[in-house]
Amino acid sequence: MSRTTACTAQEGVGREVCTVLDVLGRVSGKWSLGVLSETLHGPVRFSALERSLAGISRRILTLTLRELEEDGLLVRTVHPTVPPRVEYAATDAARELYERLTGLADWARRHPEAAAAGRRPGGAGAR
Amino acid sequence: MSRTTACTAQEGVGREVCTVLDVLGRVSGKWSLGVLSETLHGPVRFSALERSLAGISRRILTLTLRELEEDGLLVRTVHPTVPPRVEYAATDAARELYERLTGLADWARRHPEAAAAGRRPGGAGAR
DNA sequence: CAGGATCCGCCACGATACTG
DNA sequence: CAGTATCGTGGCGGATCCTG
Repeated sequence: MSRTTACTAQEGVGREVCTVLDVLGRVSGKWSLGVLSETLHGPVRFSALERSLAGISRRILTLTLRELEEDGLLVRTVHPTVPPRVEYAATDAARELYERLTGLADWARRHPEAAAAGRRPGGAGAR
Repeated sequence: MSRTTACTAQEGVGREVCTVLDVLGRVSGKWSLGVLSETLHGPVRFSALERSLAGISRRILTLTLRELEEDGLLVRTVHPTVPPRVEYAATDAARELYERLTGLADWARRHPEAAAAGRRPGGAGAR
């Protein structure tokens, strides 16, 4: 895993875009945000995450956790018991990042026009 | 193109995560942010974008522009002259979104530990 | 000049099986 | 329980050629 890290392309545009791209890369995994939201308020066990994030595979969950840990967004704690017990908790940095990300939801609420755009008639509303 | 739109997975997690995911999907294209940053301050021609975003292919630039337009982030203006002249400009919604996104850069500055994490010794700085 | 049409490679994600 | 190992796949991005 471990995204390309550091603006692999886009040398033409401003440095700020590059930084934003880098940050987005850290949470761009399909399940990264879900994992973060589940670990915001205290340690959560691997199996608990697997249950909350219905549909995720063990492999992807592991990779996602490793990436977030490597990025300093999660702390991994191993309790040397048997059976093993491993817990994951979001860091302060992760919580701040998460807050800013949810700010994007505010944007969506303030811009229904944009939010409604691009909806496929077949699969939008329900589900 | 046109991302899956509307949380295709992640029914388990909160609705807010879903909304954020949707918003991120709108700018997740490899060049979407670059295009936005170039069009923030007034109309820009297709060829101008192609020059600014060094390395982008015509096809991808077109697709990116179409997607952003469909999402209400860009306005496309065709001047019926010959040769044709097409200009793209960010909408107000896009500018607000862009501002919130650059807020993520602030986060990176406030968290050097996280920002520095995951750097591959071989391929970071230079290039 | 601003694209559309085609073909292709890569990589994130996924399914499944095995293990300390 | 909490992972690793292996294999397979869809879809985004890119290269290249053609056109109103």
